[in-house]
Amino acid sequence: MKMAHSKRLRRMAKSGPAPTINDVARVAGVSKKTVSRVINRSPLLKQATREKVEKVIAELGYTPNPQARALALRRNFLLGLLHDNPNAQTVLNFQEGVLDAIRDTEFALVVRPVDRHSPAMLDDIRNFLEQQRLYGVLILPPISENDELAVLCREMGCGYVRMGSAALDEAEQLVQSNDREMVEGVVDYLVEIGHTRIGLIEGPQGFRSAFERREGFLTAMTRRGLEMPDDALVQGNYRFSSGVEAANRLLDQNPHVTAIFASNDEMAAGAYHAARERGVDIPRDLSIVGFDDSPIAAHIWPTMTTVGWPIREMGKAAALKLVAPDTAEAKPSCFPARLVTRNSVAPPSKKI
Amino acid sequence: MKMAHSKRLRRMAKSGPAPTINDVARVAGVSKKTVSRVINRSPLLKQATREKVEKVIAELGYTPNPQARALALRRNFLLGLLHDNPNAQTVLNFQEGVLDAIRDTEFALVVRPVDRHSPAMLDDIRNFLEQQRLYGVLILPPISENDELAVLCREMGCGYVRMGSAALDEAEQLVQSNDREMVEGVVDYLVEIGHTRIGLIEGPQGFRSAFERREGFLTAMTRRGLEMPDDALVQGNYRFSSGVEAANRLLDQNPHVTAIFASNDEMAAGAYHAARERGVDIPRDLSIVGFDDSPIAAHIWPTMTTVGWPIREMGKAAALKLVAPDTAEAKPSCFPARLVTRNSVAPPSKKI
DNA sequence: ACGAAAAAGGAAACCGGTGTCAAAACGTAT
DNA sequence: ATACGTTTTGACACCGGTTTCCTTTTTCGT
Repeated sequence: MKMAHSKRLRRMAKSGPAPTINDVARVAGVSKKTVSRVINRSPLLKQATREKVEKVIAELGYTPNPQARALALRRNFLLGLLHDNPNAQTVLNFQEGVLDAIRDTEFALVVRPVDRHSPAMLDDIRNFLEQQRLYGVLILPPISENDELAVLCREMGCGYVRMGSAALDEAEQLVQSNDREMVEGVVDYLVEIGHTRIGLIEGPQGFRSAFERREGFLTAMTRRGLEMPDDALVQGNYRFSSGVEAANRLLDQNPHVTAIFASNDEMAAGAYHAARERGVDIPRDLSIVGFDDSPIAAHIWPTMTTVGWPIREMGKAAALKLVAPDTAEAKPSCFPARLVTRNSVAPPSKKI
Repeated sequence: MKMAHSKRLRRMAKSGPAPTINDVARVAGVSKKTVSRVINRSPLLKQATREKVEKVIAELGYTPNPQARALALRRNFLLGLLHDNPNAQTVLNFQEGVLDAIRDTEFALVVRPVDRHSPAMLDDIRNFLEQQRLYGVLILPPISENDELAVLCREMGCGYVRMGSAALDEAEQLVQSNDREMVEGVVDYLVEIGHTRIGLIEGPQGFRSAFERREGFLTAMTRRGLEMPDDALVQGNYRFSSGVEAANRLLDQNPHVTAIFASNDEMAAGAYHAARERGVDIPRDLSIVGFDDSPIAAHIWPTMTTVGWPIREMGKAAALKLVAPDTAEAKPSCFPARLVTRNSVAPPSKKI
């Protein structure tokens, strides 16, 4: 009975304009301030009053108007996601992570793809921040590496957290992974099963991740006492097609390499493509290792050994750093990547 | 000189609280209503007044507060994107399209991934809509096919546009592609180069797109007078692994098929995988056609012939249907897909 | 039972915009 | 100069919350 009654009221409320705090106050016979106190869980309320008001809220199906709240509180509950990331799966995983953090809160996530190559990017973002007055923004690589952008956020009084592959900022404004270390691990792994001539397809200039991964690679090679001829290092732009070209160049210049590490999976997939075109068998003639563990790594044939990092968890932590910076879950800023071993690596068989 | 002066003012404004309409009104020596008129491009203003106010706005670096506007206008400028789509690239392309439509407007895009399998999904979405009071939502497949969800949106007075593979709604609330027709075209293409035994890996039950694509397939086969044995039709769930299983089942049951059409690219990639494991060469022994033109189709070896549809344009049109329904660009609701011919199809060579 | 302190609740102003409607300014005809 | 119809502009209330500050009620010690 009671249920039916309250349901009916709810429905009626829906059809007209949504009930406001004033409606609740009137029906409950209290002032709007008291209703506000109930909503905000103020401790200085008599239990009886609280229950009375809560009952009316339920009956009316009242939900506070977020715009009014935002206006009065002088801050809204919108998180922004700024990205210009070539890897759709990464972006989406990160989004999911952020949603994990803000689901069941009043926060929402606003996305804003931007164009890294546009000279107007910063102005564009400034307008965006100015207009939307976001609570805070999350910045994905590669634009997370743009320090001007971080400065802009600070200037505008907008909280921000950057995701990166190396320390770019204070821990409170950063989630990162241990790319460099992982790449060293990859090299160690390849060396242990017998590879000595390993080629590197590095990422584009200006990408911190590309830098980190290259440095990790070179460090490990040096530590192992292996030479790294200049012509075994070629550059790509993180895209598939550049991987094809880079691998071709690499194999032309240095036909003796038995393994290639590519700075991301797309380029590694491009290397697969180049190898196929040359009749080079993977992994018999050539081992390939990628980075990111994007879906293509699992779908390509043979499945690709790569490095995976917990993007979703990083998204969650990044969001928590903004909305609940004092919780334990928001604390860690470095998230370990791990090697995902599949079928693109084998001991070298090529005779030199 | 003047520039320097105005810049300084701007900077000062930034450091304190942002300037409001009252500040502008005071400095310009007019009423706030007049400022409001300037902002809203009201035609009944003297040119001189408009210029005076605009100058002050520029000097102060004033931007209207969207929360206050939303409150006064009783509607906000937030578009929502509801999705539960397995294909990250599709989602992101759609997002880009939406941004194309709303960039340089006051609208912003709020994303909300949902879980199709959760029984609480509808309640979850209801809460979301209730809390955020969105201007409208865009719904991507597969949940766009959930009619309860459309009803919910209507009940809550929230505008919506669904993206689908068939007519689900009125044209004003729909962007669709001609999947069925395209699949018929794919079959015609395969038949024309000589295939007669074509297998189908269909999508999961309850997916409208899966239904449309299957029907298109069967229609074309019938029209061509080709038989379609039951064991040449297997079902997958749109994921890579299901494509592997489905293709294995299909090839076990019906070793004579010379071509397979899969209802999406991921499953088609799974079919590649299965073929490889069986030592079946693509396209010599088996032609494969996918659907979606997702990145994997271009990255896999051999590159995959598939059907591409203009997702980004559809995203833009969908957004425009909500924010500017009277513009020409918002009108079309059917967007033609097209066949993307690559290297996974060849005339049949298998002897029967 | 009384007074004081503490707890609970309310009135009014405010956040930063917009709508209504009347007043002011203007141009023109008389 | 006056009256009159148009343009322009402004005063004020309002959107739906929160904050400040003050009043009323309750609780409690004596």
